[in-house]
Amino acid sequence: MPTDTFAVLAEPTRRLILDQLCTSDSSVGDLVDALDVSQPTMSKHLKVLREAGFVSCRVDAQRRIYRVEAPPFERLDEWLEPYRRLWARHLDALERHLDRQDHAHDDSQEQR
Amino acid sequence: MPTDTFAVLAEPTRRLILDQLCTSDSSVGDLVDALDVSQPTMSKHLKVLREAGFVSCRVDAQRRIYRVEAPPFERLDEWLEPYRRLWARHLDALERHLDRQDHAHDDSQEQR
DNA sequence: CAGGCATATACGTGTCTAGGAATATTGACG
DNA sequence: CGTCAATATTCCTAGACACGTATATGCCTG
Repeated sequence: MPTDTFAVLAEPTRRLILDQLCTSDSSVGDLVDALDVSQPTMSKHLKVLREAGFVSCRVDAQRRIYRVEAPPFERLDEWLEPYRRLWARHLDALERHLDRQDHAHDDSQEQR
Repeated sequence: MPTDTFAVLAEPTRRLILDQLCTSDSSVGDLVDALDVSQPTMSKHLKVLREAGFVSCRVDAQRRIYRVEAPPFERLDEWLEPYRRLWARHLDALERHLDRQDHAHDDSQEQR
């Protein structure tokens, strides 16, 4: 995982850009219109996203059509992996909690 | 998803802290020893992580034992969801690529 | 090839933040 | 209550970065 993957995503505008591109490939102008961002700012964000591999672009006459790319997201997914055991812990705790409630319920309804 | 979740993770040291806490709950001093970070810096990072919900701490005499918490990671996992269709696209493209290779192979071996 | 559109880059500026040094807080314990 | 240990907080500074304005590049069309 490149160290700056998260730094790239830390920018709210860049997340909006990715969100938008997730819907459909777009030119720079499209993105400028869709999100309320100046054109130079947009180009700069796109450059950052491009260099981090989040997007690629193809040339269409004077326009550049940007498109979101999978690999950085896959790396993020992998990074998340060791933390998924926390889910399990979470669920275990929930289960134990519900168990306790069940037992309490037993106590109130049945003799032991 | 709080807007600063990614900003919190953008700091390499904080990711190391989470990595360490993923292994075992630790006191501030343990973390200072494990990662090579000054105590004040460690406390500051832990505060950021705490306020973002990534860790919690319990008091043990003069020490605070920190522990990693699931919810922010779960939110991250959910955020990733819309991008998972990119995996599929990826695999589709790979399939088509292999298909083309197969067809090329067919061409060279069979008459159509 | 001139002029215009789409995009990229350069530069200056204000803001945010990580880290170091010093200090404050809190709890344990004689 | 004084002292020590563990942690938190404050203040300061240096670096990074997002944005706006201005300008450059590249490509199309008459």
